[in-house]
Amino acid sequence: MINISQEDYLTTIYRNLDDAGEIKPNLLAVKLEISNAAVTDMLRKLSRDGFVDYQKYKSIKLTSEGESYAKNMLRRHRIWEVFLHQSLGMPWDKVHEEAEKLEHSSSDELINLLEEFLEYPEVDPHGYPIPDKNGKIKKSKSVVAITELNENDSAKVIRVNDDVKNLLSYVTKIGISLGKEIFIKDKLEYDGSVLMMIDKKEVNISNKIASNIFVEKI
Amino acid sequence: MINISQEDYLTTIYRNLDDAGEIKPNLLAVKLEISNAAVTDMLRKLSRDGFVDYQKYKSIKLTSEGESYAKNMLRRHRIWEVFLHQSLGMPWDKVHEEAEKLEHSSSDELINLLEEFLEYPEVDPHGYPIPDKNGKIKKSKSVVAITELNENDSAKVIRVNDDVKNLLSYVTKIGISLGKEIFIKDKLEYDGSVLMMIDKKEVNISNKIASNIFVEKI
DNA sequence: TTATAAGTTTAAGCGGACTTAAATATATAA
DNA sequence: TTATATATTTAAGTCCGCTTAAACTTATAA
Repeated sequence: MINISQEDYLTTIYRNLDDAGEIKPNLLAVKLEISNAAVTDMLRKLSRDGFVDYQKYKSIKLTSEGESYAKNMLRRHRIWEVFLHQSLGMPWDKVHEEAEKLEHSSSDELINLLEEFLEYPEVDPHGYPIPDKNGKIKKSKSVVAITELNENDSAKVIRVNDDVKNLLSYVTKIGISLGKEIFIKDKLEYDGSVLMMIDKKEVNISNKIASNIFVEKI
Repeated sequence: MINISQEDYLTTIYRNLDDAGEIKPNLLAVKLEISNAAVTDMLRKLSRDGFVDYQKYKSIKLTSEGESYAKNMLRRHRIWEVFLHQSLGMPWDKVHEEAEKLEHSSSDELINLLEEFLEYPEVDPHGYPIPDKNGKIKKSKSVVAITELNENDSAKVIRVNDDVKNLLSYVTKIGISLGKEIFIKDKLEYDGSVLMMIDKKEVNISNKIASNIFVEKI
C-alpha cells in the first residue's frame, strides 16, 4: 500500500516531467526539499513496487501504473481546489496548500461525490484541467506562456502555475487573474522580461514569471 | 508540533474518558489497536509536551491544553461529517471513517469556512454536538441510553455512538435512525437485552447495543 | 492475606524516511 | 581530451512509532 510520502513523490515527478517524459533525481530532491540520498532510497522502493522505471544514474520515468496514480492525485487535488475556492470562497492563492493535505486524505468515492456536487468542473481555480475518473484529461485550448508572445499581441489569461511558491499572490497583486486581457508592449531582449498593459496599467514582469502564466492569443 | 498519531491519541483519550475524566492506558491501547508499550511511550511524549497529566501506573488525564486540542479535533471531525452527509449525501454509517482522515488535514480556517457554508450546524449526523471555535459545546437535551428506559416507555432516538465499529450499519438495518420513535416492550433481566417496537416491528437488541443508542423520553 | 491475574513499564529491536559524509559516475567546459 | 564541477549512490547513523519479551506493579478474587 502506498503512503503519503510516496504519493508526494509520484505527483512531484508527474508535475515536473520534461518534454521526454522524464525527470532527474536531483530536480525531484529540489522540489521535495529533501536530500538526493533520500530520493535514491525512495526510487528503489517505487521501482520495486512498479510505479517508476528506475535505473542507476538514469533519468526517471513513470510506469503506466505510476502515471495513473499521479493523475488521480492531480484529480483529487484539483477537485478539492475547486471546492475550496468556489464553494467556500477561499482565495485562489491559498487553495493549493490546503488541497495538498486533503488530496492524501480522501477516498475515490468522496472525490467522485465532490465532483458531482461541483457539477463536473473542467478546470481548477488556476486554469488547470481536471482528469476524469479514468485519468483522461480534456485537451484544452492551445495556450502559450507569455514569453512566447510578441510585441503588440493581445491575449487572455487562461492558466497560472500554482506549483510555484508565492507566484499566485504576486500575480494577484499586479492585477492578473483568469480571463484577464493583456497587451504586450515590449519584450526586453537582455533579460527576457516583458512589458505589458493590464487594466490600462503598465506592468513589467520578469521572464521567470512570464513563463508561468499561460494565455490564449486574441 | 503535534502530528497525526498524537492527534489520534488525544481524540481517543477524550472520547473515552470515564466519569472522573480519566482513562487507563490499557483502554487506550485497545481503542487504538496498538500495544500497551507503545502507549506508555507516547504518553511520556504527550506529557512532556503538556497535553496530558501522566504518572507511572496512574490513570491519564488531559491538561486543559490537551482538552482544547481534542475538542478542536472533535469539531473538525463533526463538521466534516455534516458536510459529507448533508452536502454530498454520504450515508451516515460511512462518514465517520472518511472524517477521521480529513480531520487531520484541514486548517482551522478551512473548518471555519466549512462551518459557515453549512450554516452552523449544531449536531453531526449521529446526533453529537459540534463544539464552537472556542471549544464550547452546547448543552443538549437530557438524553439517556436505551438501557435506562423502562417497560412501556416511549422515546425518540437522539444520538447513536459512531465510534463503535459496525454499530451504525447494524442499527440502520434494524430500522433505527435519528428522530425515530421507539417503544419498550420488555427488558430481559438475564442478559440485559431490550425488546422494543420500531415502525410496528418487534426488535430485540443486546444490552451492549442499547447502551450506545441515546434517546429522549416522550 | 495471599495467590493469581491483569495492567504497566522497561529493554531491545525493527522498518521507514530522512540526514551527512564519502565514494563513484556523469556532464561540462577549458 | 582532460580537468573540474555536478549529480548520484552508498554507507552509516538518527528519529519516530511501533513490536515482543521480560520485569515489575497494581487489582481481584480465593
